[in-house]
Amino acid sequence: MVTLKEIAKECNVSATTVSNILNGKPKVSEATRQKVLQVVKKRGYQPNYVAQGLRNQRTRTIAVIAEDIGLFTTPGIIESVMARFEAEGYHTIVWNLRLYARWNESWYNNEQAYRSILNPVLQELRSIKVEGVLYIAGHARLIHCTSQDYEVPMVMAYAYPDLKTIPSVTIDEEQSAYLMVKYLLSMGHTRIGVVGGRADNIHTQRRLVGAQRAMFENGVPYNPEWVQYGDWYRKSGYLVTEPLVKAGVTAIFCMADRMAGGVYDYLEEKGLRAGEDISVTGFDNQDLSEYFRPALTTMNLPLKEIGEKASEILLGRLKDGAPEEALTSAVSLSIPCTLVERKSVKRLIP
Amino acid sequence: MVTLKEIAKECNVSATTVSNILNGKPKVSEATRQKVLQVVKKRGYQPNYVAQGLRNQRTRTIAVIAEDIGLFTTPGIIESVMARFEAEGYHTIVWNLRLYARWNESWYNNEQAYRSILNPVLQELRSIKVEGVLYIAGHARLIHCTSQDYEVPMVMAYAYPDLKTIPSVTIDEEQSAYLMVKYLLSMGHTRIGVVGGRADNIHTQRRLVGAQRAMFENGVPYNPEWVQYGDWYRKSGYLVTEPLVKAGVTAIFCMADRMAGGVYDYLEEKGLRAGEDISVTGFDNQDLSEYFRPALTTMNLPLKEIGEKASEILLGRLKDGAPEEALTSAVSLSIPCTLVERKSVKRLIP
DNA sequence: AAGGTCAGGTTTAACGATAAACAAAAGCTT
DNA sequence: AAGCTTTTGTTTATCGTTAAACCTGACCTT
Repeated sequence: MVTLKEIAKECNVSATTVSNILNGKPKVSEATRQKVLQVVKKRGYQPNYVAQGLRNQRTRTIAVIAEDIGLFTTPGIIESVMARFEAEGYHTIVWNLRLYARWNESWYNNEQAYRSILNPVLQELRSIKVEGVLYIAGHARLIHCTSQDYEVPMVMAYAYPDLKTIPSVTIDEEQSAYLMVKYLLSMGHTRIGVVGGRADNIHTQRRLVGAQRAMFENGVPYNPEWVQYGDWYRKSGYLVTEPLVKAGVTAIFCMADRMAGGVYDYLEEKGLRAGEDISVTGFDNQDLSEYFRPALTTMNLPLKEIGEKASEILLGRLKDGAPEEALTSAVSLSIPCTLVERKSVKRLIP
Repeated sequence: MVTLKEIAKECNVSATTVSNILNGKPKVSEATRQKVLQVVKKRGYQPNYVAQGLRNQRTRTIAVIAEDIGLFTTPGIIESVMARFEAEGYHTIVWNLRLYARWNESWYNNEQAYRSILNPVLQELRSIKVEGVLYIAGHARLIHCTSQDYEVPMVMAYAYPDLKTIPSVTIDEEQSAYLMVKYLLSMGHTRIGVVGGRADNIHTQRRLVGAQRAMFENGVPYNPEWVQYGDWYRKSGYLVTEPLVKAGVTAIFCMADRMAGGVYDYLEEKGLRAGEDISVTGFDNQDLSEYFRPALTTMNLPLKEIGEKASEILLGRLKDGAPEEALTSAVSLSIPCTLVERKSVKRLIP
């Protein structure tokens, strides 16, 4: 591999001069510049970023830590993060914790097990000398990670870290659920069932608050018996639909598209028509929701926007201004989802 | 950030000694070792990989170039590649070409446009000093990329590069289609329609060969009128179903799950029942295929295996043996897909 | 006792690029 | 023409780590 020194030798100038030319420094005659650039081109010289990184103490590399790259939310966020950082001249290292694939539950709410996965990664990243870290969580939960854990700016996407120490960008759960229930009300539904995730889950709780607010604002009574809890997977939607149907709801708001799939399963089994006898809505706008019959009305997750906002915040902290303040104050953003209206909700009023 | 030198100073030994201890070199007394390790731990020393990389001329980093990380095939492959290389102590840099998001068609079959995207990336990677490159294509097509383009071992996944120069791992298109049609035949279908991608596409062509072989072997006539071409998207499946139904096929083999979605759309519109009046099969086993009603029988892409095999080959070339031979001979593997039987094919014979 | 071996280190130079300090010659001023 | 500035460079030191060469004293051998 050709080095600066070799180029310099071939041109009969010093390495510094070649370096100056390539970095656009002044104090070089046009003649020398031309000659050097020509040789650089001829020899196909490429600067060695490893050496540059060592000398300049800048790697222009950030790390994306993904809890699980296989989750449907992750690639969308990664994509927009990478696009943003590439545009700014940064490289991206992706680290996949494979959290969900690995243990599924044992690390969940088990701080110690979780740290035993995360800490070695943070150590590695310290060694790699990345300049910033963008953490992409899979599900929302409190992550007890402080900026002191890491000597470098960190931002979290799709997670609820300890709010006082790390900036984060998430969806506005409450507002999103509010919008969805408001939509159902506008279609004339007043007996609205809810299929949430686990009862102790932050997503579930916040969305429930939003749903209640919509009902309250519209003078529709909130009935706790119309709320059922699943585990985000299809099967749980199936298992939980019966009591809702028996209670006589006219619409079911599911907090995940997959669970809506389970609701459809139950309805089909009982000879009921989704979107006709019982209206159903989902949450996530996964690709598969378009293939439901009837196509599922759902909330679209602003994954691209989350990635962009999180990148923006991280980029802001990467500029070498006020690192003290930057590391002690945390911005937290939440972005509302948008309703994707399809065919699974019947209009009851004109 | 604490350096080797500082540790050495605190221990009253030379930096070399600390380095030797950390790298398990002999010639160190146990007493010194203990003391140094203790200080290393106390100060939380982490080696600087950038400096190590420069000194050792090894970065232990590979690059994954993804044509588009948003394609459903990509994350699965990336995931297994990263797992494999992490286990071997390598870091992974992911590069997203955003090919499909960017131009959609203009680069396709346009070598020059394509190179204008790829070349700068290869240049960057040269500068980063990655030790190997794993290229993940989105669709299969000939990629005129030779190993001379890059001074480092390269392997392609899910693509058909110029076979003589770069090793690749893909799916066995022909065998997969063969298996699917054989399955349809075993269910008693003899009038089998095919919905392919574009006629000039390699996927389409190879799968068609496999389908024909299955029919031929079973003495079922192959009827060119029963073959229609789409563009892999749902809508095209919808548009292309009518002639097949009119020609009286009893089953339709779609070369993509999404196009099968379009076939379902057409059948529903005409009051025909998929899996009952007309059997339908897909290809890809995307998540959404499980949510079809009836659930879609399809071929599962061995994404994990592709990633693993490709990693294996790349890893083999990374070992410093016979680089000459390694760079001139190319291994190409193809892995058959597996049938995922669901509910969309009716059994016509007992 | 002279020479050799070995454990347990230290010193030096190098990886490739670049910032900082320094230098030589040309041009300008008065 | 002496002194100053400007242009156009060069030399040196450095980033953090490690291979290679070198060093020192203890112990062994004959």
